[in-house]
Amino acid sequence: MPETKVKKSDDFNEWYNEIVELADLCDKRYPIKGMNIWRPYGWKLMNNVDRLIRDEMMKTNHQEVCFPLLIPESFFKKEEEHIEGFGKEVFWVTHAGLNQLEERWLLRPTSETAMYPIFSLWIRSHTDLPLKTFQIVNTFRYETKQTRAFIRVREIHFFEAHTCHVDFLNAELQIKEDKEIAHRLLTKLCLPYVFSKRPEWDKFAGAFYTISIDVLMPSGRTLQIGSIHQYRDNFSKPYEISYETEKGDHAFCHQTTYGMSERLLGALIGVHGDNKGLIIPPEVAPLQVVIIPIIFKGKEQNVLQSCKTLQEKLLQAGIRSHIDDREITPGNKYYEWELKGVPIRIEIGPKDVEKNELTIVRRDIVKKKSISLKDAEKAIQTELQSLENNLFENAEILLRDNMHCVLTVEEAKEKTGIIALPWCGNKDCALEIENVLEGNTLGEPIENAGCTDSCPVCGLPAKTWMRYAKSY
RNA sequence: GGGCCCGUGGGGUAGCUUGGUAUCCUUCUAGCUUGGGGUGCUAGUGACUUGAGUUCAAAUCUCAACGGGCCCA
Repeated sequence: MPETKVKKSDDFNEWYNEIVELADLCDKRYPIKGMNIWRPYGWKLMNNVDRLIRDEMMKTNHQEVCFPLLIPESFFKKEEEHIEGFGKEVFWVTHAGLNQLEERWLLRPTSETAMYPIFSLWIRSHTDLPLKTFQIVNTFRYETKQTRAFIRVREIHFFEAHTCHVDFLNAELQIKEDKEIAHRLLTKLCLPYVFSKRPEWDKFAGAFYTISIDVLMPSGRTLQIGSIHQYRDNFSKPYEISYETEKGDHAFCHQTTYGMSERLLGALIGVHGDNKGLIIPPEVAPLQVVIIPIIFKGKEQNVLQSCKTLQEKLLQAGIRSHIDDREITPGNKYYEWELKGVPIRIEIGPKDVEKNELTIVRRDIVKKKSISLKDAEKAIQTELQSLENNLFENAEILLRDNMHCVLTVEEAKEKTGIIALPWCGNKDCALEIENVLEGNTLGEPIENAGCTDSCPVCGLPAKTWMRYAKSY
């Protein structure tokens, strides 16, 4: 059975590079580093992920907005840590038409500095709060390192939620809601994940604290697919986002943000794919079912009619399907749709028509099965569901088998994936372990973080666990 | 941030050492054939990343830019 040239288990990175282009997700030939073209199939997939995100935002009373791409330098400069964090990776607009601009503009690397001066105008009173907004836009970061489709890019397809609250506690409640959103979303994408609270020196520029959402890729590296930030009043002070309280005095807002990107696709591809191509979770699959007519000369009409009948039934059941009636041999079509990760393939040939049956093949397991045409949509629903369960279970095994809690550096060196070690809270000790393990700190667990053991570097009592991993 | 390798039709490649005619596979187009896992045949389209230099002559040698990949911090 033909497969990708590079095997997923042999060289994950090469396999990934091969698959993203072969499966028509993107075209990497655009001549600017880190700026790839979304091809129709990939863009549909991304849109389906965005749709899930939008649904979650609607359910939780966030309002969609869309701020301008360009930010005046003076807006950007108001929060110092933030500039320091992003300063080296912004694209600048210095000219317009034939003139040099009096004030430079920058392409948003993220939208805090575009939004917050305006939030300051929008928010006057405690009755304006909470303000819960989000947008899905492109952001720009001048990456100097190696770029990789969907994983490290310069033009980022970015979801960002920005919220403002009356106080710290209300902002904390937002973060609780954000975690629930992540859970629901990532379950639909069949992606098990871990939340980690980033160490002080590694949090988002300007944040009070940062929670990262990481997925483990089969290469053993983690991929950060989202982050949730508690800003406290770190931004509301420089941007003067204040409100009048019930008592009539003035207070600064407490803010949070929540960000995710096309890295979600990177995770989907990497975690679920195999040597035949992608396997896309049904919730976001551009096509959930592909119907392949098996055409013999003289018997086309019956077969095609049967395909159309089925498609009509699927449409009514809310299942996205497509009849592939191109004049090429069926085998070609099988390979192509397997590469593209369509969850279910239906074959309808003269034999099936005769028996009022159809042949069904699931993408994640190889077997062909006959089912009766009569209640096909129910059987297909069931198969979609078990494929989804199967994807999630496999991904969960991958994560579980590669998460380790150990007490000494020696034990840690033996392990791959995400490794937790006791931590005393001292930065130097964590950096020492980063060095030895050739990985990075992910952060501490956000639940059950207590640790009664001692720091493997300095020997002092540990305050918490610290997770380390090689990451993308 | 530092080091190394690479750039030839849409994709994958040969040619580069020793400068002169660009190879093969695949894809694509047209036609016939075939059709339940890449059908076969015939014909055809299509390439040396860009710029500068060396030279009678550059895919080939030199330098740079852009792009791609790998390794170390």
